[in-house]
Amino acid sequence: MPSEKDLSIAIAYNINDIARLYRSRLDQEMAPHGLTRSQWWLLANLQYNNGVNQQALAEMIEMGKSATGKLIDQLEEKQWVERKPSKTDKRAYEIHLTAKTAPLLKDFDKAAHTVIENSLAGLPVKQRLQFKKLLDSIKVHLLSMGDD
Amino acid sequence: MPSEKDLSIAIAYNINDIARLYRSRLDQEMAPHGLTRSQWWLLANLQYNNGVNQQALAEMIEMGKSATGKLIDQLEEKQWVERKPSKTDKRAYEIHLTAKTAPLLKDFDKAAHTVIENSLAGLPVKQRLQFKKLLDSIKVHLLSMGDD
DNA sequence: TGATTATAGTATCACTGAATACTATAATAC
DNA sequence: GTATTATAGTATTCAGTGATACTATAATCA
Repeated sequence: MPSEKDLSIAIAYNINDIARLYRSRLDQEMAPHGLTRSQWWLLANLQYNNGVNQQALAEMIEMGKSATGKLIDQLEEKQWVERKPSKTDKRAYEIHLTAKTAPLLKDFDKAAHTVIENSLAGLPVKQRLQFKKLLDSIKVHLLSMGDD
Repeated sequence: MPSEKDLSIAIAYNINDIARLYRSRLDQEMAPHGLTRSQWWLLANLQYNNGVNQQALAEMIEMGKSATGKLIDQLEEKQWVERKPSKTDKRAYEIHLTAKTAPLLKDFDKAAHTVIENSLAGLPVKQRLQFKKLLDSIKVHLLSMGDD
């Protein structure tokens, strides 16, 4: 970490570090399941959007189509997801979680909650709401600066 | 983005998004210079620690030694950095920025400042300090949860 | 309807970065 | 001082990802 010149720069460095540490802690928690980060990230996102097609899933997890397709190949091989042909579009597949995946996702949710809750360590709800509002605003500003 | 169950989870997602957006906006700003993200990140870090060896640099930018070595190969080819044999350790090189790199780093600093400042959009200093304190605390908690 | 353009997914290629093993040098222990 | 262990950097191999081109199907438009 560079010696920080400036308050706002320090804030951005911190946000970057925190995001990295969240990922790294979740990696550690999920390691026993033998999942890579991309794999658990796909499953965690699919959890809230079960049945979407590969394209939509690729956008959610911010990966290219072909990388997403290969990720799904791997997950399907381990029977964590299933491709079902779309009934309305012969080109497309719906990606579904399998029953086998439920305990794994339960663990993921638990681990995520633990890591995040520990990181916020007793911060009162009122301040969490304030914090969330500030983060929302930062995100909106960043989104308005570009197209992706 | 999954539909968020929980305030703390939403906060973590937001932090992750913001970090990604910072990277992405800086990518856009630096694109005209023909630098990859790894390259500008190495240079930006080296700026504050000019002359460190490859090992130390690798830790700073959180990459493996060999990947860092290759990155330095590329940057040396373009004459943005220079390897100088260490006078005290025949195994090691000191990595130095070249004079040619100064304008590029000036641009980087300017771009980073612009992106970050826009994202904070007129947030008063008092609240910035509060915000920074909260981020520091989150980071400390996360660091205390593991070893990396 | 037929022709054109857009979209879902796959195949192929090149590049990045991690892991490992290796060489040379340094630091430590005896 | 010699033997052992640790460290700096490189070479090699491999998995993951993006870019591109391709096929099949869908949507749009004349």
